[in-house]
Amino acid sequence: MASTSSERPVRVRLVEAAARLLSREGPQALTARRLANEVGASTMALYTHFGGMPELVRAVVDEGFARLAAHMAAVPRTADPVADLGSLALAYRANALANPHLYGVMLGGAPLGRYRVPPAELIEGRRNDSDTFGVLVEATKRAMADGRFRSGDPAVVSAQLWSAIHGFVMLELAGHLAGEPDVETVLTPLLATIAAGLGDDPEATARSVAAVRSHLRAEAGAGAPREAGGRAVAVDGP
Amino acid sequence: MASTSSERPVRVRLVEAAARLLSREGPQALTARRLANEVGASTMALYTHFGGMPELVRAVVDEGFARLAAHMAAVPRTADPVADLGSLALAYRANALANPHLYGVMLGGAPLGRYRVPPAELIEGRRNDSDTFGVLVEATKRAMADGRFRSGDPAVVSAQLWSAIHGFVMLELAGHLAGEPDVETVLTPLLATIAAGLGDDPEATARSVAAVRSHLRAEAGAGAPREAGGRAVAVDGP
DNA sequence: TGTGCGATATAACGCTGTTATGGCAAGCAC
DNA sequence: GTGCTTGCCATAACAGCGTTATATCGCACA
Repeated sequence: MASTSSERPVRVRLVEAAARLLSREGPQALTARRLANEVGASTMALYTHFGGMPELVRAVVDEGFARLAAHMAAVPRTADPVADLGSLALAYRANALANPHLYGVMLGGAPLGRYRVPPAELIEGRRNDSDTFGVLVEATKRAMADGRFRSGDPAVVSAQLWSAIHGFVMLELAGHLAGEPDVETVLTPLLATIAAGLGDDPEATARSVAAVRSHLRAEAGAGAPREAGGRAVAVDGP
Repeated sequence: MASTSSERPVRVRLVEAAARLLSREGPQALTARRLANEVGASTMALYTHFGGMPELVRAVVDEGFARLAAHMAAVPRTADPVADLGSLALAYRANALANPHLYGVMLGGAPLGRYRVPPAELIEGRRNDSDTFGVLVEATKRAMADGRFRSGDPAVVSAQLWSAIHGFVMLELAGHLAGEPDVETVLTPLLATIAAGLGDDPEATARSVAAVRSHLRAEAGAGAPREAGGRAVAVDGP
């Protein structure tokens, strides 16, 4: 009661507690009674402020999309659009690894409790803010304008890139790549393969991928990757 | 009791009912009481035969992997290994679309109820039978032996291909590609891009992709895709 | 003809999301 | 200041969930 008391409104404290529980203990910890205890209130608070568990999950997912978009928008744009695409892929992965449960609900189509976010709302949430997908499209456009990629529909090419990145991250999260290799043996070669297939000069691709790899190693060396560069998507609170 | 009575043992009837419920009504329909009603028994049957809900889910997942492997092993091997890889991708997708909930549990890392299959068991299940991933590796080896793909570690290249296919399917299932294009505008171009990036001659790639597309259209024209060619992964019963 | 043992039905426990009820405190009309 | 309305919250309840303890049934075997 008093331990968690602060001036922040109950509504945002509920969302924060939900994100924290989801991040630290997984979906099964996200119960109405647990949530109420966490913010020092009764379960009724959940229903007066949100209407029910589904709406609270929706709020957490929206928060997750906003943070993912912010994290990807924070990736610097260099003179090398192909390297930028690689950096975006790594940012995408870092977010997923920082909060796998939320990622599963946002982009993996996973239900949370007995509630599953409808696809239409997922897409709408994804298009808000600076739009995760839009950043990919923009970098793809630059790669085409620079003559790195063959001309084509940037949205279609971005969808291909997104499929590849997303698939790698999902397999990695599900553990299907364990024992077998990791980012440097699957993801970056995959990006190189796709870049080459899209028309990029092999030597230019090699330079871009090397740049991405050096960024990755620099971040990994600087500390825990999920902490470096801005908190990722986890809503862990201070 | 009499309506579902047959000589089949209760154990397999429980697994079948679970797969049917999961396929037709989704995860929230998969409850112990519902399952018991479905086979005309009490909930105790579940515990005497399986020990609990998690073990039953495990049995359904094993069944799903077996059917997926059988479905992919049924893809014919032609003289064109790149086209074969495309056909495998389409078979993979057809299975996922035929039973999206089961696919999410098997390969999407989605929890079922309050139970989530441990990654280690997923991988073990995947390696059984003819091993879904092994079929991919085998086709990749042939593509390398035929000079279509540059030489390299087939397992690593297969992991890249799997990531791409899996990512497309997950995004498609989650609805993130809706409005935007479909198999023919994202998946087959993605496979063509990767083949080209792996060293395949562009014209050879075009021929292989055209062959895959014609197969796809032939199947789509022959009837519902999920019915053509052997029941897919759904355990729908007669 | 017992006899033992596995499978099952019944009922309960603690948990879940949800809601009906009642009280409490703040804001506003007069 | 008094009375009323309105919104927020605590309490307690309800149906449903997975699970389990107990008792009963039925069948194989000595």
